Amino acid sequence: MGTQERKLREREAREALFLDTAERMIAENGFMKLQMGPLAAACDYATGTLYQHFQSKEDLLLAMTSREFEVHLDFFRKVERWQGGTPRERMIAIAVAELEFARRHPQHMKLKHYVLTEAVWEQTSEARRTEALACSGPMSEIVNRIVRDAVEAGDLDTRGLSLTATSLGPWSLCEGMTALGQVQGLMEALQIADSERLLFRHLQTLLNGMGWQPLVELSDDGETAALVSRIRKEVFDISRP
Amino acid sequence: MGTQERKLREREAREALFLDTAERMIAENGFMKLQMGPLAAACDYATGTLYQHFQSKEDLLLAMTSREFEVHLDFFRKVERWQGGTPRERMIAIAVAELEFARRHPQHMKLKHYVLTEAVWEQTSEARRTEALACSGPMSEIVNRIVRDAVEAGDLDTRGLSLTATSLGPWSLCEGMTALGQVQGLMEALQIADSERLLFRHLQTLLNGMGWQPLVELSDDGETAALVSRIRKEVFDISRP
DNA sequence: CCGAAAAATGAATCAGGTTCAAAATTCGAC
DNA sequence: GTCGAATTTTGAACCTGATTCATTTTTCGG
Repeated sequence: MGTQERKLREREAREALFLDTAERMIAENGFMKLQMGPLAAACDYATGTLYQHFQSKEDLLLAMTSREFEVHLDFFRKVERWQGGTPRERMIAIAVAELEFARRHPQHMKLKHYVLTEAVWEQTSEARRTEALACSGPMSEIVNRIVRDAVEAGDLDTRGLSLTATSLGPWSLCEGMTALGQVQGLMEALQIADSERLLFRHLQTLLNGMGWQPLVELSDDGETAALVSRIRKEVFDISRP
Repeated sequence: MGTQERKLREREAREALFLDTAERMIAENGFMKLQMGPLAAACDYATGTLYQHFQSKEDLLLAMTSREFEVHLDFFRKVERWQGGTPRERMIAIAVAELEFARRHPQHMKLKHYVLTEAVWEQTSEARRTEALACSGPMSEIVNRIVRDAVEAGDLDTRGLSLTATSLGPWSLCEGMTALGQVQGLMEALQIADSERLLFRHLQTLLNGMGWQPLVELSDDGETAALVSRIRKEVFDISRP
């Protein structure tokens, strides 16, 4: 019986239509302006139909972030494909990937930040939450492989920590710095001019602290800056100042 | 003319009443359940009066977080008063203060997280935003003094970074880890059992990377765990496992 | 082709933040 | 004391926008 399958396919296609359209509307007006009625109308469906797919508006927003994750993951995969550096350099490249993703998809960073708020999170369906959390798996696998490569190359000793626990350090640092950077006006108030450069500096510091070889001389930001710009060019095909 | 002053005083008293009451209502039902009408009613004022103080609900929420900051700051001051450790240990104590604050005021951590969302932030008044950002000043001064003490004691060389830029590393790490920890289910998904212990581990790693003396042996979490529990007892008057 | 079951519809409902015209109060002047 | 302009308070009405659900339409096996 192909009927069931067809229905399922149609349902998925429609869900994709909703999400594609929402994507476009968000790109135009920001996610705060997204409205359920107009979204449904823009897809030539009734509002109620939208609610056959998404338990609530928050649920839809979470679905959006889970979906964007594929794009985000691609940034990580580019790092994985890149073989032009040491494991340590590839770890730095992961951070560059984060920044690059944030630069190219600012709306999505904001949306993600918003959705991870408990207030929003708890308005979503169990199923979507599970789906969203599952995203962390492939991401951390890529990072874990980098850590493992370093260990196998003898560059790093995790000293009892699992691969994931090890990579959670750099991840948190990156996450925290970008979160603080998102707060409008905070860096200015702290008189921090270049938070991006500072992130890499602290990242290198952390990796040094782990004893991740080859150690980097911290007094000289230039070396790291050069590395970052090399990564931008070789991995993300961009030349920026 | 004392009339003006009295009015001003009464106005401030009323604002405090609103915030106190909101505080209580949030403690009871969480901030998502807070409603403007019922809040005004609970204070025996009309809804409109509430709007003489707060531009919007988001503005009120931001005011709440700015206010709680005094409590938060007190946690930092306790660390400052504590003279039972090296500068490095006091830096760790700052992280303990963060965790302790989060443990005792979970609603406020969630509220803060929510308010710092761009979507919410932009609904607030310029004045409140300025006030909120001003909070970061006294906090970072306390941390800066710890860093400076370390430098003066010859324990640390910031290698060209300002005090604030230096402390932004540990701060980001702490912020990032707690932010990730807030996401329900993420740590479970990553099979991280004890994210708190991990935070301290990475923090020590970062400080080691900075060359902050005396260096700590990372293989042995026990030493750090003992320190943390000593800080909890001496600074925050708690004994926990 | 029938009728039961499933799906779609969109107007009505509901929630709750915000406004604003009317009522009440304050305050200085006489 | 009291008058009236200015200020403040009031709270019902308004408005936006998410969500629901009674009704209509479509689907599909027999």
